[in-house]
Amino acid sequence: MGDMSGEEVRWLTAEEQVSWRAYLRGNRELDIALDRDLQAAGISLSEYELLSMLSEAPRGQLRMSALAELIVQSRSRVTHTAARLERRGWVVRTPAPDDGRGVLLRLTDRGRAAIETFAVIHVGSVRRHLVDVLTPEQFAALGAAMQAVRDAYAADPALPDPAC
Amino acid sequence: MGDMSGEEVRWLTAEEQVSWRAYLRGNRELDIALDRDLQAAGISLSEYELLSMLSEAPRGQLRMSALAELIVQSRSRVTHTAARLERRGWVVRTPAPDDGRGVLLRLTDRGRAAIETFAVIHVGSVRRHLVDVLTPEQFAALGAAMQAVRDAYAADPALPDPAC
DNA sequence: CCGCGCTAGTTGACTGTTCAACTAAGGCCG
DNA sequence: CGGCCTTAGTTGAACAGTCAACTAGCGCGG
Repeated sequence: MGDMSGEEVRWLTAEEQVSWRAYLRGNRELDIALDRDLQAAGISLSEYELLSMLSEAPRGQLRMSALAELIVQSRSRVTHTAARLERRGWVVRTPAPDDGRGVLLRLTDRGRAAIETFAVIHVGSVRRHLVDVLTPEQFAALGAAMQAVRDAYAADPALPDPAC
Repeated sequence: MGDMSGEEVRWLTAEEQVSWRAYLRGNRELDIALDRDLQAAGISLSEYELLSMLSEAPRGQLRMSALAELIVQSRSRVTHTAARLERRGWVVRTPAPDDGRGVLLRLTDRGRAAIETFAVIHVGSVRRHLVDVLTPEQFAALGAAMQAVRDAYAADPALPDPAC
């Protein structure tokens, strides 16, 4: 005990390797599948996520920074994505009434209509590629595990905010 | 039964929503954390994955297309990534002996040395952000679920190969 | 009430990824 | 063995994402 050369590296065990690889690759494949399905309808997954958060928000509107935190993207990225969605007429920028620095992003009627179409496609995609290929118990376990990852991430002193 | 208007949309239940959101966000946060740790050492996660596959391959070498399939990236992306790694002197391209079209990517000695350093950082990162925040049972369940996703993806008629 | 630091958001340059077009070699079928 | 479809890999342009620098408004301490 008390290795003078510093900390030992704790490599993954064989079973851990298998789980880790499955996660890494499965993850990537799932992203590809979900994105492909939405892409065919004319929107990317990250654009969809942004619209989707707006559609659930009180008046179909959210502050840029709230949006960034919700979809785990940098503020800069949200600005660029919002600009793209604005060009498509799905979203409008308005100054925040209470804070002169703030910007509210609001879903337009066309945006609302668009996301309702996309949502149908997306939910089918999520079922086909994820929910329906697992047992309800497996899916719940997956959710619980990822929630634990989130909790640990949130507790991490190093950049809890992606817009660091 | 037999709805004339077509298929019903099977929306996610409340619990399914919770699991799905946890997956989506946790996933993103984990990617950010893992990438940040490697980035600080001077390499991106996807470059690391490429080198890592080479380091495990028989003579430290693999065909471009085999590599693409292993790390679930398009052939084009692997070409670009390999070019970047070649510029850094970590990898060399050689024509495949058996197939005039093929290219073997081989890890150089410097590449081998580099990845050994990165691997130590990466395994620590994976433990800190994922493995060690879960119980062994949770982690195994996560792996099993993602393997099921992979199996379903592989069985899917639509583009099993990302390089479609 | 002024200065200073902090937060909100944007910008533009740079880097990485995707996409479609292309070259070239394998392999099959007549 | 000659055409033709398929596979391997590359290329460059277009696009998305990151990063660091910047503007502007908030809010606190003196």
